[in-house]
Amino acid sequence: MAITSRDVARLAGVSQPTVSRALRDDPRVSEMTKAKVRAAVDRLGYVPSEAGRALSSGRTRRIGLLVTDLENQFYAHIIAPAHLQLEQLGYQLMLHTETADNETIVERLIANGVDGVILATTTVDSVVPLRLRDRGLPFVYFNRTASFADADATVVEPASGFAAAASRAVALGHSRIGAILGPSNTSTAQSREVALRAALAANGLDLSPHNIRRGPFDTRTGDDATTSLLGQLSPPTLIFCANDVVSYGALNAARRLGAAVPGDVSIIGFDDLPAASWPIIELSTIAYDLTTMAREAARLIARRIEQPDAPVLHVKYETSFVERRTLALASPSA
Amino acid sequence: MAITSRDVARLAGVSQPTVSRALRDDPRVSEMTKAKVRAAVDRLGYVPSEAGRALSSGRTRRIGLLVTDLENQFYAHIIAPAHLQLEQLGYQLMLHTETADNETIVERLIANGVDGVILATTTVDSVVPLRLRDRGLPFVYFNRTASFADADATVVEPASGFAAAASRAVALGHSRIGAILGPSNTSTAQSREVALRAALAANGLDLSPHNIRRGPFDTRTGDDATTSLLGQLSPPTLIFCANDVVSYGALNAARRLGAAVPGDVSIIGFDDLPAASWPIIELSTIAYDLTTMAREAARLIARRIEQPDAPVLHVKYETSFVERRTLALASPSA
DNA sequence: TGTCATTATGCTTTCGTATGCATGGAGGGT
DNA sequence: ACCCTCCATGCATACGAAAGCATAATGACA
Repeated sequence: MAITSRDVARLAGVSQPTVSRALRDDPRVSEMTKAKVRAAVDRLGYVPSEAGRALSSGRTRRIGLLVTDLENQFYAHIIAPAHLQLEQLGYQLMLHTETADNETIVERLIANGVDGVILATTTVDSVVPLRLRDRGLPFVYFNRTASFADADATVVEPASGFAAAASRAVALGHSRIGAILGPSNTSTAQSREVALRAALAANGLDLSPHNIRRGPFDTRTGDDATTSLLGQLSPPTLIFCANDVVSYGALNAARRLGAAVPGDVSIIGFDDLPAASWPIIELSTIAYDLTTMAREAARLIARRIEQPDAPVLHVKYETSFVERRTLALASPSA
Repeated sequence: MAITSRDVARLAGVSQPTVSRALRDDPRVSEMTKAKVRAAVDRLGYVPSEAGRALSSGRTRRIGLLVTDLENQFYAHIIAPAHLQLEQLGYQLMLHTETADNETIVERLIANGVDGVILATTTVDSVVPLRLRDRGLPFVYFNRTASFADADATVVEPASGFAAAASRAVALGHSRIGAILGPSNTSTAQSREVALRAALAANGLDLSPHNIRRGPFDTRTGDDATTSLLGQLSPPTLIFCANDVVSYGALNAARRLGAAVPGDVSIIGFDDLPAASWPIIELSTIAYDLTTMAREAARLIARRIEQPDAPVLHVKYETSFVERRTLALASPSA
């Protein structure tokens, strides 16, 4: 019932292989024949079968993007640019969530015949990269890396952003600093914690254990942790959050508790998502070029597929500090 | 290099077709043979090739989800539940954006060999449904429908929500009502406008043309339209927004202009996205069960694929009004 | 012990495209 | 006029799984 390259061949008066070659612009096919084939394609409304092509060529031109939480705003801002960039490179994006256990995920990626994978939510101890390597399936790390790091990656360098933020914090009189950190088994949480501690130390500050909370990179973590932090006798006057989405939760908790931001407590995020600059939010945050980074991850995986032996690339994105409403003078009551 | 069902067959001492049947739990294969096959599968780490399966069976178990703007929060809240539900039904979700022209989209859907499509951003005059019908590719409408409506659909019934909202608005003394409506070529904008006008009329109110703005369902529309509405000599005291995402823009504009919400102007949204109930937003809005609706759309397309002649279903979702901070007494200065 | 039904399995072909190899035909050089 | 070269195209087959059909093995029954 579906139109095949044979139907096109019959109408164009050529053989099926010639149709195949003409459509992929093979130089061995004459211009005249190509024109005939294109005309036949148009008349029949022929569209090459992805399945046939995949089976024959061993390539699907599909890339898997592995994430955990699709509702999380952060991922929306990755998916959109990655999808667009891959489309421009002639690839299709397939979403995969880590609902099942890791072994199943890898099997599913293989089963769905992706040519490569973008890992956006790896934990440092994940076996996924190893399994992918065993299977010979190319992959790149996006944002997070695993301890097995012998692969292309796009990573954020948090040091400069935290350095700027910490020095502003000191200038504004903050001394009791709180932090809501991400899960310790993520490279992002680890590198941000290191960078934050270093930046604070460079400014004569430190992070007391009772002012530290940890949790997944979601709004609820920010909400719960802030509620807990502000419930202390002598609460922090400034809270660094694992990322912007966590900050939203922090802002929510503060509002619920009647704590003014930035009057009673200042909040600093990480990522500079579009909503961070909304007038109703105005979040101070550590910024980098997330969109470019997502596009770069797409480019890297395409490159790795097309040039399997290209040198491994770690593309780094520098951070800066964006000061907005949620950071102000430390509350005098402190 | 990849492991095929033939390799499994060889190891298990059976034929390739038997492997195929054993793995799909064909009752004609004995339990003992199935066990042998499964053992061989495990030892080799065999994963069936999607391409081979697709070519042979004519099915891909992939569903396309067609949206416009992946960054839009609204779609994140569709994608997540739809993805999950499809996974549970044994299907894979493929995102498609309407970047290219409509004809290209349909071709791409066919080329990528989806078994069915969920249309989430149809316009009433779109040719996509017609083309899909011509190609014999099953589809369902999600939220929006086109004028060619002979297909399964999940739709929102805005009447009850607007009725409740309008009566509360009157009780709170609002008389100058503004509206930021969606694009006139979407069924959702149309049905919401009808419902809003009817609800206002039932309460002795109406919508003056100078208090109406229109635009895409995004934050920027809300921002621009609100800036324009509030810039008038006698601005509305209450603005109904096309949806929550538009409302966020309205809140931003009000904040930027120094207009207090709800002191100077009240805002009502539509969708009740998770963020609407955040303490820092507290948006009054018209609510329905978006998550269930997305899952239902997934179920409908699976059903249509598996039972092509099943009766066409239009599943309707009732709305209610959720009153939060952004609605209050009409400003006395009015 | 022969026949038949039944069950389990194998054989063969198919799906649509891509590719290595064979071949036909045109053109140029001697 | 013949041979060689080169270009354009066709032929045959491969990719991996699924399904129709054929058949071997098993058991029941007369």
